[in-house]
Amino acid sequence: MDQTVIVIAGPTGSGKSALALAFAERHRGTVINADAMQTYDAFPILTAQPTPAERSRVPHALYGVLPLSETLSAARWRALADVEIERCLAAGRAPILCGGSGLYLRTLMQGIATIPDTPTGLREQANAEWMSLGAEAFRARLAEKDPAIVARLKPADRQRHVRAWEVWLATGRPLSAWQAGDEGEPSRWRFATVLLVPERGWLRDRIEKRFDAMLTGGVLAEVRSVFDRAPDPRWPGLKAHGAPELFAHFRGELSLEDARRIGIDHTRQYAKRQMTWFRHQMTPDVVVDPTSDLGLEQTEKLLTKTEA
RNA sequence: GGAGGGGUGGCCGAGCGGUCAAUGGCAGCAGACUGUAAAUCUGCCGACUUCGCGUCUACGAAGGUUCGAAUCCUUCCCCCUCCA
Repeated sequence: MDQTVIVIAGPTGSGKSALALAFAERHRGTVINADAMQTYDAFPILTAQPTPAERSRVPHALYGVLPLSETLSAARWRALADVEIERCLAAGRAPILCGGSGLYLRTLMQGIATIPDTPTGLREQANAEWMSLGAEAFRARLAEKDPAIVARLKPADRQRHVRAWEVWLATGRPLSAWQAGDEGEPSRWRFATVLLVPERGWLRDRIEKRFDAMLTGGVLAEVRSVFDRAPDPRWPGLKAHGAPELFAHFRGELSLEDARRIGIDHTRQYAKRQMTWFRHQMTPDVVVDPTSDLGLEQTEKLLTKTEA
């Protein structure tokens, strides 16, 4: 039985979903989401999740399955993805991972240090302390417990300092100690990775057009309904590009044109960060330039090569 | 016509005689990345450059004061508010 998992990665708007869908149709596949924001349920349009029409063509998994109030993580996603891949293979379908969250993909393929879950509320507390103590004092306090991690972190990196402190509090063991020598469990599956690397100008144009299409396709109502529920601003799922800007617009702080402009800019900046990640942190089996072609042929060639 | 306020690097916006090529933010470029990752963070960001605390051009325009001005004075050109 073949257990190769196809992975389609690339920056937002590069055409991952289209490739995954086309490939899945031809190979009896299931598309499994590998994008953090797309696994939340609040913004199907804003996060460019596959449409109902697309989902009806081929099975899709892990899209919009998590309530906005929850917090996803690399390890948690890996567990979810493992289950889906398993289920997919058991059903005789080809698992096709599709997404742009590089850390998640790497965690699935190569593993991550095994660290116990931390109680909810700890992070919130640590964040509050970072604010009240100030970066300097917070960092000094962490240095007493975990000097190794402090030496690695940039002084202003709130998020990583908070995580390190949270782990120390929850486990009584330094994060650096948990990480040392533990790369985690490598995956039991074999992966065939396809990386979409589009030309900048082309991508920029697509991102802008996609945002405009969302605007006329109902995002305003979608985001507004979430806005009206006054969600906790700390929920990670609220960070979906466009949501903070549109929220600001609903509050009367930004014109719609400005919200659009800024949302597009942020999406483009994110695409750049993704490209940097993939370029330096991942070695794909095949690189596809989606500017000229969907990449279907190269992906199929890759699969036959992997199976041989 | 009269009274004020203002014109600063791609944009916004500090500076108000020297330590200013000029705080800061945005945008841009490059980069980092082991559990919030559509996150978080770092560097560069006038031109030239052997990339050096080097040279040049710069704070609406033109003059002037001064050892020295983005910062003071004069005139001019724009913009905004208010009174007519």
